[in-house]
Amino acid sequence: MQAALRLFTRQGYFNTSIPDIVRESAVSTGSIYHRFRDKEGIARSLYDSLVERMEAAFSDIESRHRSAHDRCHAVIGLLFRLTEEEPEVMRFMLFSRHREFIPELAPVCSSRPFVQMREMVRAGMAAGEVRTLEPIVAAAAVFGGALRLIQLRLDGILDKPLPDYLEEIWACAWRSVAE
Amino acid sequence: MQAALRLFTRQGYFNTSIPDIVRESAVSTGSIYHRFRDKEGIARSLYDSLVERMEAAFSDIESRHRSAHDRCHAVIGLLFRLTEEEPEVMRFMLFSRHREFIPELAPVCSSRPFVQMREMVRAGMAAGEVRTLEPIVAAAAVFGGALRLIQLRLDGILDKPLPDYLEEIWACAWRSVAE
DNA sequence: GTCTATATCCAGATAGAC
DNA sequence: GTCTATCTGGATATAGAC
Repeated sequence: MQAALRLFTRQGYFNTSIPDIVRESAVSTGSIYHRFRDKEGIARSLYDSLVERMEAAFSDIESRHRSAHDRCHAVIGLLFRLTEEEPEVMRFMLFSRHREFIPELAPVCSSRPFVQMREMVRAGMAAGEVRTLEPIVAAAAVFGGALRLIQLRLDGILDKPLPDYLEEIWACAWRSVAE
Repeated sequence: MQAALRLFTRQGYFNTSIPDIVRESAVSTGSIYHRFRDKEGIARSLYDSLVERMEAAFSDIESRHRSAHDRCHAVIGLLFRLTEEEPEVMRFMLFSRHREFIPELAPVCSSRPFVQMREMVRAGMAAGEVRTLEPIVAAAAVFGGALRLIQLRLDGILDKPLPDYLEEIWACAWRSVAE
């Protein structure tokens, strides 16, 4: 799976053949097909395990912070650090067109972790921390800039590591919705 | 090219075969290969023509508005309208992994239209309209939320047309960077 | 320039020994 | 469970008539 993640994010799912994965992982075709039903199954396993990991990380943040302000800040900080430490994970989660190779999947944006992010903002609105706005708009305003920076970083447009930009983008994000 | 755009954005480039395009366009294999060197050539033509179109539209906006405030607002309005009127165009431009099928391409984020968007913000900073920030961060703050909404809309998460959200997301975007 | 018919290749997937 | 050897389908791309 590690090898598959590397190849899928470096070259794309469709440019990666089973023989490629065999080479990169030093595991045989037969073993791969024994463990996973098919090529799509490898991608599905990866997706599921990474979504689960994100979910857990966000739940942890929810339990450690109470305010929307602190929670959203922590989420962005986490995403920024993760992008630096495990860019493949981030690339696969945020910027792969999963539905092109896992047809039965719902859009990523409706996966649990994204719902959790929107829910943090909505709770902040209910608590009077965040201005009254269409909730989805408020969430886009809070996280949109940070997600954009992540994409720019993964595309090689930013040369400094993301955490260097954290406080500046966070100040923008919060100003945009703060009461 | 129209047929290819439809298929590429509906099913993805790699899930679209030449026979698919033959069916959808009612043009023969031979003619397709006569006009385009290969399958990748179809995608390249599409990409080039759409980038050119965006460039022209943004240049027009630059000539019709002077302030960063008005220019950026107009850009987002245009992108929102375009997403409703020609979702395939938007999907192809913003959310295809072009580099997976056109290897020699630079990342979209460094294409002319994106540079124009960042330049509008930078100019606003020089003019004192926009707070002093890392320019790339300011651009991400201005456009990040809107781009996020476009993605949500294309993924079917938003049920109202984007222009309905324009003024609200714009207010957020501008608050985040306004002097 | 457009078409049909066809060649070639290599991917995904399987069989079956160990 | 892991491996090697192999099958099969279908995709890209070409040939060559009209």
